[in-house]
Amino acid sequence: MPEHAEVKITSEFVSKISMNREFTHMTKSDVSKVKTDLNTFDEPFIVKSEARGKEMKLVLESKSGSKRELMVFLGMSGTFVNIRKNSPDDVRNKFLKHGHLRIHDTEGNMLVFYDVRRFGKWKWVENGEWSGNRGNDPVSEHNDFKNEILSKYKDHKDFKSLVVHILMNQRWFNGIGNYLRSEILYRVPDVDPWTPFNQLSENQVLNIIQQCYECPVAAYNLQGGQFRDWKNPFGETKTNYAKVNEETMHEWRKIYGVKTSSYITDGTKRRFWFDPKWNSAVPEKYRKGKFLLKE
DNA sequence: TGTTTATGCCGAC
DNA sequence: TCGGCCTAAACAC
Repeated sequence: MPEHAEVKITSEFVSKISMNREFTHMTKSDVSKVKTDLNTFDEPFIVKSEARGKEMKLVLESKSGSKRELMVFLGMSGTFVNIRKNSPDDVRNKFLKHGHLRIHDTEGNMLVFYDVRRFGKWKWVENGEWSGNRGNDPVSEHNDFKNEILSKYKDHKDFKSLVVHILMNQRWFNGIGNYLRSEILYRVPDVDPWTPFNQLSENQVLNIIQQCYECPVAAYNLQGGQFRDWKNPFGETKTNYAKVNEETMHEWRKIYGVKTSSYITDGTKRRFWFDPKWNSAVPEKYRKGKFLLKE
């Protein structure tokens, strides 16, 4: 999915595009299997958004001050688009084909959750609540993120996992996904990715924690990953997000999907890209599936 | 034309 | 640990 940077960008897009608008109700596409009841308020409401790790939510507030929060998981391809009342039919149909959750405003425009692969989901949560099985945000809650890992990595059983695996565990690394994992580890050059995390020195752990901050921030500043499945929020409304400096992002991305990188298929069937200097460290069990060790 | 691949996550063995 | 959920772009032939 969209990882930390892309979720934050999407969430900020929703807040920005919703400013000075009032919404009346929500509907969903016929094809969506999400069963969440979409009743909101019997009066207009405003929409803002918040993000934490790979989760984002819509915060709805009615005119008389009632609040409800809808958590949105972007899945692999989810983003938001804005469809104007007067959009040409071809544009409108294109966005509605994969526009599965639609929030209608008083002017006939729609804020739409656009998700081609439909792995995305939404559900109501208690106000202020985030998923309990997910950790702190490595950027916006950096101190909590850092302190929790530092104080637990020597004893908690989860950290018996290899470095390359635990970075994908959202309980500890909320917001880190497949491309950030590769970019983070590349930037901590003395850590063998196949070391059990609890065997790292404290200094190595601190360096990983620091990169869990630096990499999402850098990606955010470059306006997100822009890989195949996910694009920045778009639609007909002109926003700053529509312009992307792909060249700069490409320069920043040193290892993920880069031709000179080695890769193996990890235990969760995801491709892990890494510096060829670690070729000899790859355990035998990962030399059986699809892999490529560059020189 | 057919096959592989993708930023995620869940649940069944 | 593994398959399943989905679509469409990119690749292989």
